[in-house]
Amino acid sequence: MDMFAEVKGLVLSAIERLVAEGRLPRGLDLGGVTVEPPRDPAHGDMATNAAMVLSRPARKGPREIAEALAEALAGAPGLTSVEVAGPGFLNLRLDPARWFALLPDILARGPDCGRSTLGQGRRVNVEFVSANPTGPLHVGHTRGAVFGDALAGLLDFAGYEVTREYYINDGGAQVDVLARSAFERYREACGLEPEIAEGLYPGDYLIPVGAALREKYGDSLTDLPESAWLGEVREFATAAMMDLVREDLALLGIEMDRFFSEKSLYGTGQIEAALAALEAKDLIYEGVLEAPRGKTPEDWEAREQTLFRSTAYGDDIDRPVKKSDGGWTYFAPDIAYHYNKVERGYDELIDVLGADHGGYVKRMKAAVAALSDGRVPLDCKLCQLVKLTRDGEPFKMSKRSGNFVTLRDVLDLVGRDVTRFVMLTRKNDAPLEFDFGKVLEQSKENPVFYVQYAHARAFSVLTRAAEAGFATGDSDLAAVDLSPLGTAGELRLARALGEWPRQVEVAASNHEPHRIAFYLYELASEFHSLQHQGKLDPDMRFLREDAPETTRARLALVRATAVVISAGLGILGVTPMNEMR
RNA sequence: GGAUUGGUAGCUCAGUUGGAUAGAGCACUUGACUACGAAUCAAGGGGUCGGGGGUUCGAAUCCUCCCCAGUCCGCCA
Repeated sequence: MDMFAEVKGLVLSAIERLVAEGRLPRGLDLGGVTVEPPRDPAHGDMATNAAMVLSRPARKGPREIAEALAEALAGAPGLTSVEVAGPGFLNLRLDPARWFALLPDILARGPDCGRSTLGQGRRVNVEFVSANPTGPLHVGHTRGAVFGDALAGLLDFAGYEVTREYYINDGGAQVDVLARSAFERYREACGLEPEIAEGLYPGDYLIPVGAALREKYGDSLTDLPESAWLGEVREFATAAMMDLVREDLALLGIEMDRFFSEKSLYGTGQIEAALAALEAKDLIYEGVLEAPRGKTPEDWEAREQTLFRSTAYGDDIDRPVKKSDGGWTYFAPDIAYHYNKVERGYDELIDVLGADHGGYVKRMKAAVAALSDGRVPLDCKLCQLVKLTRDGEPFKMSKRSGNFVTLRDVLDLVGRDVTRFVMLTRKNDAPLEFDFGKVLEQSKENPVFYVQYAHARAFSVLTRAAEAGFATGDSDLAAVDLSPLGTAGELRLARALGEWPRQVEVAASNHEPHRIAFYLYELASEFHSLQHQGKLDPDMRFLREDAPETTRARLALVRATAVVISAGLGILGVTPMNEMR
């Protein structure tokens, strides 16, 4: 039950009445009409911009329309006051009972409260992580992983049908490097001296791969030329790395619905088919690119290449799909992969990428637009860098990998829930500072703690209530008489709860899971505030033995708060805590 | 040189797709507990929303030009 949607319905029908009475022209576009909480709570529960939006098309002054609307809305169920304000806002006040009436619904729906039908079952593919299968995941991947998984969870919650997908880059030169690196570890396992040349992967994580290779092949590969073992070792090592990646993801609580292999696109005609589809639209041609201005590579020479006409879709230059040796550039299989996703019938595609892929967005959007005839939108979410610090000082650690901080390092230090929540307390396109000291701090400054603490406090209240003999089951509380509720603090908290469905929809439609984290912080703040009032005034305490009706009503409010916090954390993939330690 | 993401209080950051007097935490100044955990709450000071121009009833938000920072820039993916 979304109170804002409900009141918006009242506003729209009031507008229709004015149209029917001839006081507003027909055929108005009502798309811009919003009903939102006003910035300043003193302005009331909700405000609508309807009069201002309609002013121009209706050719009437906004105040004039507002007056008429106020008249039409007067006496609508649940509205206690309608006032014209400022340039033409309508400030609306609701009967407080309307806000409290949301509680039984929240309690009845439990973890599903706030679920939306916004997506209407549209199919969305969220591709994220997609790290090269050449080693364990590091911090940068971790942010993308958490973001992608939370976004997927959010979209699912908002009524989309979501696929979580990982694109395995197992078709390029980097997996050959992996194979050579693993081969040195294999030689090491055979008692030979490994030669980890410049450019190979030096990390310890390949040592067990080398040992496993020896177990499988004995010493038989040591004297063979590279051409004899490269393919098999590559396959073996890639599989081992993907096992590692899956384990890392599992530690974060992430389960992919599908792993898609780049290699599977080669030799199966899929790349050719994708490019043929583009060629049929006259978007592929042989041409010569100009050297980039201002920064011409020294070995630059103009050459004819096979190019994709991405400029037709807003890119700055056309992009090569073939290398000079005739092989595909990485862009070609990427086109084929996205073609595959389009062909699988998704209504929307989302790519979660690292900031270093920023330059790649336009051409990929161009390709998807071309391949789907503009039917399938592609949203590329770039996750900026994570800056690791400890108590403000730069943090460096490299026990497993050789030169980077791994996902496991982070999880070992702070745990899954903290990692996930903190990574979501910043919007994806802003850099994130991750301070190992601060994220574990038990204080208000740390949003993870603050939100978890609110949940734990609510849980504690309910536990004590149960000990005192109150029925605290959700169905018991859903049936409670809520009329004792009505203090300013209770109303504020109930309003905050009433905003939950709206927050879900705004976050989902913007692909911004961080909004959920910020909302939870605000909700927690209202709850902490209310709880504290009980310290100052015994009458305000949740548990009042002298007033069981009031207590029961307040318990419903407390429980509803815990339910919403829990639902929100669920979207973010964070486990709510019942007690802090 | 170009692309891209940022620039909001001393610091770290939000800002409901263009709304009213721009918000929160930290820090600073005050005040409130002998436990429904004060691990918290309440109050106060603090701003040219990087800068200039434009669009309109109205701009932190949209357009344009500058300044600063991160990321990237044909045969790596």
